[in-house]
Amino acid sequence: MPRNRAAPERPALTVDVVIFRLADERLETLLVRRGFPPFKGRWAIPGGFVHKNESLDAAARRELKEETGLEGIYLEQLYTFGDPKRDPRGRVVTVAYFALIPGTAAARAGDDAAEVGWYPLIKLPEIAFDHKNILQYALRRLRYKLEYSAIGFQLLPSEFTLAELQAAYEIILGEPLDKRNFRRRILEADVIEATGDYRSGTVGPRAALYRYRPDAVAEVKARRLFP
Amino acid sequence: MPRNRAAPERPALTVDVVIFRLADERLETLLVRRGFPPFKGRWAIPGGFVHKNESLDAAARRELKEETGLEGIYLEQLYTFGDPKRDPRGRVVTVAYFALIPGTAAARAGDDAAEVGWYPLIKLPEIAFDHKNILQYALRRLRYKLEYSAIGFQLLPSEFTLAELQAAYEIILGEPLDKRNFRRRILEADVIEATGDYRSGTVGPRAALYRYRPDAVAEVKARRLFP
DNA sequence: CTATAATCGTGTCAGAATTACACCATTTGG
DNA sequence: CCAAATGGTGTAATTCTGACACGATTATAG
Repeated sequence: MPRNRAAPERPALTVDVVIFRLADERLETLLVRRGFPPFKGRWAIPGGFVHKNESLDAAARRELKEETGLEGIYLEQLYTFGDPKRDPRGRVVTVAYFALIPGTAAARAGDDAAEVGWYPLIKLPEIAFDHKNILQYALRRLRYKLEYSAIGFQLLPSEFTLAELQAAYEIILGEPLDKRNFRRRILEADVIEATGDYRSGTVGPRAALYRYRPDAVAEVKARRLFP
Repeated sequence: MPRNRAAPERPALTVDVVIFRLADERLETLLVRRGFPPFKGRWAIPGGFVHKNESLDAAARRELKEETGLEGIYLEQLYTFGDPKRDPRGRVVTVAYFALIPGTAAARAGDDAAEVGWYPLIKLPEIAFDHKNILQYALRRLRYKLEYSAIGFQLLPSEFTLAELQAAYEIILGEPLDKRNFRRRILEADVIEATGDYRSGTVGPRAALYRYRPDAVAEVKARRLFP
């Protein structure tokens, strides 16, 4: 808290929300095409100014809803980027968040005229500002958290099969996992429970459906899921 | 990045730096006594406004130097607190950092008239603003990082004995560690190396001195030191 | 000078956790 | 009804973790 009496700089303050989803066997993120300079035509992480009397979390949640129409989504603060030169128009400090949206939630492509699109992280278009840094940072954090907490479920619909869950982990981590070991660990971690229903795949036996047990989060945080 | 054209709110932006040290077998933090309302007389985390053309990291480093006279200190961004009501005078968003200063560095008590003091985290005085939250958050992060990375060395002088290192870990984690297991793990992690010198303690055999291998940090981050 | 008390440094073993690995049963579609 | 894809299951070898004790060294007090 300031003790000096110098006039404070009052930078513009934005939140940027890195929104992840799983689609087409890839991890994708939502980007917005800029219609004005600077970086006209390049793609940016969706975000906007923090309003008066609005907390940072609330601003991020509002942005997320504006872009996707979704509420009740997993959202966490990532990092704050404040390099004086990161926006050529002047000082803009941004608090970056990342959000995970369940695969099924057909996030609509934004409710305003702006051009928006989902891009796989492995094949990003030309990115504006320092947003490539932010995306990389978000991906690192996602992978990291995936190993230690139950965050992976947030990218799946409320009911899913173990094969789907494993596929989600493999996509995000970028490496194959052993089926039997995966199942053992996930089940021993006690973070999911069978719904009792089954899903008929295209071919082969029916797969048991599971759901996430939200009350289990706290317990898991301490112990690595995938060492 | 903002797409809407609404006038941005421009909150005051500060950095607050939670500064930790080890002293008297305790983990201590540097606090500043407030001389003016609000929270006059209560203790706050040292911090101040971010200057024009100054990055957030640079601002934190500057604050750290102003308070302690120290440079080249371990410093990392912690979290950004932006609740609209966190400062009764108006909107102040603060980017919190935490710093670890080596035990020997006799941080001077600040270079201006303000009253500053080191307080053990287990016995804090009356705290201003939401700074108690920030301190708790910083402690949680410190403990967490201690288990996964080689951060603990930052609280010791450049050369130290294994007993001193173990004591540091025990103080921060708040629990005793087994001597032989501790030594095995630390040495196998390959993050420290013997200097070849020895220190004569008050009594007993001479203890080998070790130094931290800064190039080892990257390797360690992946693997838990103390599971 | 000697006795005492504190500290340094070291190894093993049991139990737990992790990894690697293969096959049969079921279901759908041709 | 046959083929092809997928679901589900167990074990053995290895590695990791945690518990545990004592002899050698040095400073200090008497």
